[in-house]
Amino acid sequence: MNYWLMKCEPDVFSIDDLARQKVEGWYGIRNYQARNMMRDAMRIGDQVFFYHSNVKVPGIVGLMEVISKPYPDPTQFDPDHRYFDPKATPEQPRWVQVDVQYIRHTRRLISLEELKKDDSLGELPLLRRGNRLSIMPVGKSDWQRILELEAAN
DNA sequence: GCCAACGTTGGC
DNA sequence: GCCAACGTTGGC
Repeated sequence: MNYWLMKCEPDVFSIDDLARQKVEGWYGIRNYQARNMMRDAMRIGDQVFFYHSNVKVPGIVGLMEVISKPYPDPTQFDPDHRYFDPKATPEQPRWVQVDVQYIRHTRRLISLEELKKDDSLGELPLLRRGNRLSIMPVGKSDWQRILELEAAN
């Protein structure tokens, strides 16, 4: 099983929205690196941290699980959608998405600042300089460490 | 709202 | 295929 962190701006879609819906197709990924990870490495059952970005206190707010294989992101075919990609066709789709299911909120916000302060998380891609990917892998030991942080306060 | 750090685009 | 210009992300 793999572990991931996926970012979303809560103004667009928040952990509360996911809790209400239970399941959401994670559409709108338009970065090749993020797509390739989703397409090539994500598996049903993988565990994911839900991360709120572009807010006053960014950080991890919940847990979710991948419940589908990657499949074509329908918004790439919709000319009226902001994620429309004129170069994508149903025959040759360019972008994929997966479905994720709500597991739970974290007990509290685990802020980016707190993650940065933890010495053992130095290799976490989220904390590497200039990493703006919206989907990032999380090592198993980092995953466990972050859950310890959650419980510690 | 600023701006660093990217990724993408397109002219050549 | 290079690279300057441009757009975007996202923390601050």
